[in-house]
This record gives sequence, structure tokens and C-alpha cells, in this order.
Amino acid sequence: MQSSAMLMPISRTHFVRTLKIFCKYYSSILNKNAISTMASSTSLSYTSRDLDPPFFIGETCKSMDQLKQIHCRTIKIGLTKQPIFLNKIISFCCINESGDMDHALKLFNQIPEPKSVFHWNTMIKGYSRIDRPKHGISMYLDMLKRNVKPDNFTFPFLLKGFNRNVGFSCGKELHGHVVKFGFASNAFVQNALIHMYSLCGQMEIARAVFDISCKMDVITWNVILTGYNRVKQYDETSKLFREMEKNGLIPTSVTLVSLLSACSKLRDLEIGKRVHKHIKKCEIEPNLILENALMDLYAACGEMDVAVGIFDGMKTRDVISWTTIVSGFVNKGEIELARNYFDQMPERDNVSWTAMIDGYIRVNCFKEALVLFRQMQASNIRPDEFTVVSILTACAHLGALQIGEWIKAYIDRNKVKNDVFVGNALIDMYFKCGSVAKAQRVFSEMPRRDKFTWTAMIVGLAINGHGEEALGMFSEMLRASIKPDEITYIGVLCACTHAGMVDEGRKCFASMTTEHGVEPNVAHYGCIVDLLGRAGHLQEACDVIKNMPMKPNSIVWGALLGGCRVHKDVEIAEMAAKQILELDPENGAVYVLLCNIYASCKRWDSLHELRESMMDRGIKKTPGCSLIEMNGVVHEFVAGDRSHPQSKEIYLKLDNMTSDLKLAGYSPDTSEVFLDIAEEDKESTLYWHSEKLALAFGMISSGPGVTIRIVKNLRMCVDCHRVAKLVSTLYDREVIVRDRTRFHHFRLGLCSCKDYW
DNA sequence: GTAGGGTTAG
Repeated sequence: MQSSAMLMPISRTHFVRTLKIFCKYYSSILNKNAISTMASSTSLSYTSRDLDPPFFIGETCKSMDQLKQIHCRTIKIGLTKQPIFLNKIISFCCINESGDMDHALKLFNQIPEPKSVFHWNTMIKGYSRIDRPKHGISMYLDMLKRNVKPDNFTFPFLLKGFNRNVGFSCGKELHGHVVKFGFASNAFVQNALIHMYSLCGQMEIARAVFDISCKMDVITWNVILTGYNRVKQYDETSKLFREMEKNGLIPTSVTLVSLLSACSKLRDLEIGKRVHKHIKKCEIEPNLILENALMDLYAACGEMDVAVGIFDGMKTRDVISWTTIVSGFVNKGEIELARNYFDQMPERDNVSWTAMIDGYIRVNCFKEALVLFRQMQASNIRPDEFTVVSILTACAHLGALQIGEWIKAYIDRNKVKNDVFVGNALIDMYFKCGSVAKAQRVFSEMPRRDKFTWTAMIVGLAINGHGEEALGMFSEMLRASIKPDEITYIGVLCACTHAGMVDEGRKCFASMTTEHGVEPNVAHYGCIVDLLGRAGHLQEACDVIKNMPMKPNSIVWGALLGGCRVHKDVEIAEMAAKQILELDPENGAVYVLLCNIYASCKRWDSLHELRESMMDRGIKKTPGCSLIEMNGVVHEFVAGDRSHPQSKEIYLKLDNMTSDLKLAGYSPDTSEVFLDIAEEDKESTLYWHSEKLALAFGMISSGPGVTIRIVKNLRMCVDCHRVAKLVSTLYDREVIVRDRTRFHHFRLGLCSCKDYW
């Protein structure tokens, strides 16, 4: 035991009162002299503050330090010989929040055999408290070995510490012991069993235990309701609640919280409002958790006025109350209001930070999301699996591979729960940063895969130019008995499109209904029109549109227009553009595409007319914009941009590069420039394209041989594509450009898209 | 002498 001088002081009153309690209960074993000796022999410093009326060590002691001081004194006067005193100390170590289980075990081992089941139970409870279920189990086995029989307390203590890792097999075996020792009809034990099974995700077995229980206990119902909430079967929660009412049980506030939580997830405002009325009518004391749950219901259903009303009326608020309001506004896309509340929060935890980061992602403000993430780290709040999924999503959109890699390392280093969501987000991030091999590696290491995992692989491989492998993945997915859904088929059709596999695409489109019962929706028709159009089967694409069972939307017509651009078909293009503008008159991209087509077909009159009508209507081209990440910072360029601090060097580099390329035989491709200007000016327009600026910046900011990765918001133009190919061979640099629809991996003068995009 | 089961936010 440490010397008392090293320990935190306890008050004299505190110490004496603790001893007096013992005196009161065990006066026969203590003499008054011993007490006064103990009291006066203490050399500790005292404080004069009042303490709560103490009853036992467990309630008077505030910490292990205080406990050790008392223990130290009692050793001096020989009190520890009394088993009752030892029990108290062990109980404290096991039950108290600051209790020390190593210390408890040392004292436990000092108790002479045979130890009572009470002692064993206390130790088991302690191990559950500190989340060491395995220690609890070995305690229990040890107890059986010494022929001590468990009682009705043993199993609830033991089971409480169980989690998914200790597993379901162990829980099932223990269930056998429960039956064998005759506690199967004990309500406490039943509740603990239901809880354990639902923690392991075994709701069917949990339900079986529930069904044979006497169902007289509200808590049994509460356990099963939370179980269904945990596995996200919210409709079952709602159903069981109605059954509970039928059985005449009075819900507690815990029941109502569970029900409200389910209503919130189901967006069931009607039942939710009934609960709210019930709370008011029955004058149920609105505790903090219940108010938070009510607020969440209204926030989830978009009724922010009501949610804020509850928030304003709350006597006390915790971090959850604030976060609920923040995420309520996030859900409505009201990012500024969300941020306003976020900034006012008295404290923020990882959930609040993640909610706000997620808010920026939902409104496509990915850079803002990363900025907030840096602030979160600066505040020493640890990211968890939700946070990393959000940040990886932002990285995927921005093509920020370095930050993404950093997150991957963080996950491995800090043992962030690497669940299927995290795996899927990593796969998506790697693919959208053009890192095919790394995405495949994450996939191969995933212990569990869901249909999102497979879909991410199919789409990822497809956009990176590995169409055949993408279809291979699809077959593998079917072999693994994962049922494809409509999203999977979008991926499959997209794979066929990028690889130009027209026959495969037609077959897949036909088999989705016949073999997997997935009815094609308008998006699938968009894919098949894209597939046919790009491959030059424009008439067939038109026929598909004519015969589709629903009204084609602007995306379907847009796909046809895209095909017309590749194959320079002015007639069909004009028809498609007309259809789009009827559906979506403000669609600037359509004008631009049609301009491109007129320019490349040299239809100058039509081009001129279209340009005029664009100006009249005030329609502007979406400015091209390229992102490049350098040392964890994302740089953004728009065409003709001179705002970058290294702008001078960038343009100088671009000059040099262009000279080099011209020597190597490059001539600018101005065919798609539709501005009514002189030929030299067309060249300089091309020359300012944002991806060229980003490319030049990449060249001057990274060492030789380093891969340059660029993300572009629009489709790459023919000229930039040509330049990137030449750069990749002339300077021996791999260049990866992600455009609006796919990747271009430039290596040794060739592109992975095989010039098909 | 003594210890047991349930709840909210991303």
C-alpha cells in the first residue's frame, strides 16, 4: 500500500464518520479506543466542506485514493482481519466507478476458502463493469470448479458484460447453465438473457425467451423493445408496444423513449404525437432523455419549429439535446442554422462534430467538411467510425487521396471500429481517387461484405476502365448469393458503357427482370441509352426511349445527346436538346453540349443563333473547375485562374510545357471551342483550361515520377486529354484525371479510357 | 449484511 502522504486528502469528518458507521454496526467487535486512536493518528489534511450523510464505504468514499487511505489506517489497527470489512472494500473496488479490479482481485484472493457465492458475484459484477467479460467468465468457471453453486444474481451480472466479441456461443452455453441450475423462470435472469441475445444480434432467440417469459414485468418489455431498436427493426418495436398496451402494462419513461426513437426512425409522426399527448396528459415528469427523444422525433420529421420549442423550454440540456437540433437542421439542408447552433454549443463531442461535418457533405461543401474535421482534431476530439466514414466520403468527392490515406492509417493505428460501412467508404474513396489496387486490397481484407460493398467494387472498377473485371465482380457477387438490387444494376450497366460492351449490356438489361426480378426504372433506361448512344447505336437508343414504359426524363435525353456529341449527329442532338429544354429550361449544360456539336460539325450559323439565345436567356456555362491535392491541402483552379499564390510560376510552367509538347508534335485541338473568335484566341482559351493549370501546378509542386491526380467537375475536353497523354510520356509522369463521369489514367502516352469517353 | 435487468443524438 502506498504511503498516505502520496494520496489525495480526505476530510477528517469524512474519515471519522466512516469509522463511526462501522462502529454503529459492529460495536461488538470494535472498542472505542481503537476508533479514537485511528481518528487522531491520521496525519492527513482536512477540508471543512460538508459531506453527504454517509452510510457505507461504497457511498462515503469518492475514489480509490480515499479508499486506500481508509484501508491503510484499518490495517494499522488490525481491522482488516474482520471479513465484513474486507467485503466492503472489495465491493467498493468492484462497484464504484473509480474502482480498481486488480486491487479487488488481490483482496479477493486473501479471503479464505470456501468463499461465499456473494464474493464471487461481486467479482463477476466488477469485471462486467469494466467490460472484461472474459475475466468474468473465468471467475465463474473457477467458482464452479470450487463447487460453489451460482444463484439468481450470478447470471445477470455475468451476462451484462457480454458483447458481440465474447459471442453468442458462450452466451448460449451459459443459457444452458441457467436452465440446469433452475433459474430459467427468474425474471431478472430472463431479462439478462434477452438483453444478451439482442446484443449479439440474435433477435429470434431473444424473442423466443421473451415469448416464454411471463411478460408481467415492464422491464422485460423494455429490454425486447430496445433489442428491436438496436437491430433497426423499428416496425417491430412499434408493433410490440401496441401488444404491450393490450396486455395492460403501464409504459415507463424508458418504454416511451424506445418507442419515440422507433417513431423517429420510421418518421411516424402520428404515433409520436400520440406519445407526446400521453406524456402531457399523464403528467409524466419530463426527464432529459425523454425530452431529447421527443425533440429527435420532431427533428427527424422535419418539424423543427416544434423541436426548437421543446429545446427552448428545457430546464437542462445536454450535448445530445444540442446535437439533436444541429442534425435536425442538417437534415433539412439548413446548414447555416445548424452551424449557428453548433457554434453556440457549450460542449461538443465526436457525435456533434460528425453531425456538423456530415451536414457540409450533404450540401456538397466537401472542403468545409475537411476544415471542420481539422478543427475537431485540434479540439482533441477523437474521430470514430461515423466520423471517418464522413471524412472518407469528402475525400472521395474531392479526390483527396493523401487525406484518405491518412484516415486509413488512423483507423488501423487507433483501432477505430472497422465495420462494413468503413470498408465500403474506403473502397469508394480509393476508387474515386483512382487507386484501384488499394481499393481491391481493402475489399479482399473485409471480413463482412454487403451489397453496397459489391456495388462499390463494380462501379469503381468500371469508372477506372476495368469493365471486364467489373462484370467478373458481378458474377462473383451472384455466386456469393448476394441479391443484386436496382443500384447494383446501375453499376453493371455503367460498367458495360465504360468498356463499350454493348452486347453484354443488352443482355444484363434484359436479365434484370427475368432473372432477378428487378424492374428497370428511369435511371436504368438512362444507362442503356448511354451505352447504345456512346457506342454509336443512336437509332436503337431512340427506339428504346420511344418504347420505355415511363416518361423519359432529362437524364435519359441527356444520355442520348452525349452520344450525339461523340458521333457528331446534329439531327438527333437537336431533337434531344429540344426535349430536355422542355423539361428543364434552365439546363445550361444542354446548350453547351449542343454548341460543342455545332462547332465540331462546323455548323457556324446554328452555333451563332444558339449563342444568342443563350445570352438572351442569361444562361451561362458551368465554369470548369479542377481540384488537386498537394500535401493534404486541396487546391482549386477555374479556367484562366490567376488567384493562386504561385500563379506566376504556374503559367510559366504551362508555357514551357506547351513548347515542349509542340516540339513533340502537339497541335491544339480547337474543334470543340465554340466561341466566335480568331483561331489563335481559341488556342489560348484551351490553354487556360483548369485541368491544364492544375497539371502545371502538380508538375512544379511534386518531385519527378510522382503521380499527379486531378479531379475535374465537367467532362475532360479533347485537347486536355491529348495534352495529358503527351505529358505522361514526355515527362514520364503518371497523370490521373477524374472527370464528371469516369477516370482517365494516363501512362506512357496512353489513356485507360482507350479514348472512349 | 448484501448485490440484479431497460432509455436519447451522427
